[in-house]
Amino acid sequence: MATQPDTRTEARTPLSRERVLQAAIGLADEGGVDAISMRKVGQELGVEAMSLYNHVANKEDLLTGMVDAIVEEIPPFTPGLDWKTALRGRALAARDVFKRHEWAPRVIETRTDMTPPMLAYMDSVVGIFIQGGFSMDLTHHAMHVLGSRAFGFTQELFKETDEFDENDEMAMLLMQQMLEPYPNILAMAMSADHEHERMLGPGCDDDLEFVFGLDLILDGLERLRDRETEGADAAG
Amino acid sequence: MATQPDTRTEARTPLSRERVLQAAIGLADEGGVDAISMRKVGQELGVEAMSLYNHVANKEDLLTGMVDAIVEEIPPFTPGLDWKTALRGRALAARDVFKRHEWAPRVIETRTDMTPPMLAYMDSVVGIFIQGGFSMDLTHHAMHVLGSRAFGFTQELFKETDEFDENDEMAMLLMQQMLEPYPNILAMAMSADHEHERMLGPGCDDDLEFVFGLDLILDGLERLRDRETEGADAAG
DNA sequence: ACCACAAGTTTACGTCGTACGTTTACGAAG
DNA sequence: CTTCGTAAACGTACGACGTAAACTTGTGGT
Repeated sequence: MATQPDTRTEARTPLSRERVLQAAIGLADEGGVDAISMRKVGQELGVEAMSLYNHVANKEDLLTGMVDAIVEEIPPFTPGLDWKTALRGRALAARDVFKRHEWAPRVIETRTDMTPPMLAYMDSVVGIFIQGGFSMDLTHHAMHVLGSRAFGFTQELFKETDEFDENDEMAMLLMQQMLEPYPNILAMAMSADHEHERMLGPGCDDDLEFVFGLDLILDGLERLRDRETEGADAAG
Repeated sequence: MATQPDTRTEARTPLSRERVLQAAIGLADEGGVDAISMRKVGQELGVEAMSLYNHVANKEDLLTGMVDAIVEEIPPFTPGLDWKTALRGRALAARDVFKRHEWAPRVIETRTDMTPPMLAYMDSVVGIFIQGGFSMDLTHHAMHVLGSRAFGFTQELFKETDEFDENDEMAMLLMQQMLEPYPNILAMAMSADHEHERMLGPGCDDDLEFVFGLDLILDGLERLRDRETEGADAAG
């Protein structure tokens, strides 16, 4: 069969790094990180796997490009607020983005080098501290304590642990039995927090824990900053 | 060639789950997480890959078994101390273990379910809070803020970022150039913390940041606990 | 009309996890 | 001593993966 004009013209939506990245992100969004393989991404674009290598150096580069694209989704920093609400806003904005791409945290953690979009975002966060009167030293520590929280996520060690249906008596019993050797965890698991459950629907627990931790850390940092400036000679 | 007595008797150090796990851990300790493949572990034991399946269900099970073995290395909890030093001690003991197995954090983060050793360790940590007068609710939050810190590690977003040789002028210049578009990060990077460098050798920075964060969080939690008990009616 | 070049394809290699069938070694029963 | 059941290790095989290298094809410049 000869190549027909139809085939020739309709197949021409030329590949591009952008298109490759977006296809991969789409795949990951629905299928998780394991859904990304060169062959699958190619398939998604109606193209053989090897063609992708015209636009990404290798799979690592693909992954890095993906998180870069995500980070660039974070809305730009709007100055003028006091440091604490600025930082809080920035973290929550980032969180919003990362919630749309649940695979991203796990991928970020495997990157080894900083990329310009990452650096740009971090620079804006560091800037908030400095602007807020924090010393360089304390700012440095602050970035470390915040860790991934500055990017809006925390890696939950075990996702399923504290999710259970309180109305399913069978499940409750099973859980109680399973946790019997661990009395403290059992006690904690049994005391659902009905106060907060009321104001946040199910599945929003993550958000609550996130801001709880974020505020705890920000308050602690604020106190350290104030202590630092009040006795300006004592170091360490 | 007939099977000779030599071959028969000398080849008999029978496999076992323990031996498989230890071999895999050994491999991971020196070669990182990518060094673990069924074939390589088999090779390490002088055995074909498939033989391992007599002792582990699959690779996931192998990985889970490996982190279980690590967690069981954490020394048991010794009661009798006040909650804060108890918790601090527990986290640092865990940290000690995980520093001997740098691959472990990354593997833990990919586990989906709790295992008995994990639960046992967590139970001991939860117990410290409860014993220390924390409410169930606050204990629950506390476990979330601590996150992986309760296990003695934090996932550094980018390992290399703030490591550079201050005496290598060439490297310094290059870094300055690279960070030029990010003035805040540059400023932070340039202000090495000579106070602390003095009392902790190079490479110990991680430890310093870890305890800084840990203490910040513990202090914050303590304040919340005291506020909770002082006005015992106000919730939320 | 030609040709260089970019973009996509094809083929191929080595590695991975693991399903499945076979062989071997050993302890107990005859 | 033979026989045989059983568990453990072996060997082969399959499909999926990342990617190197060679090949084809459609397009724009001369």
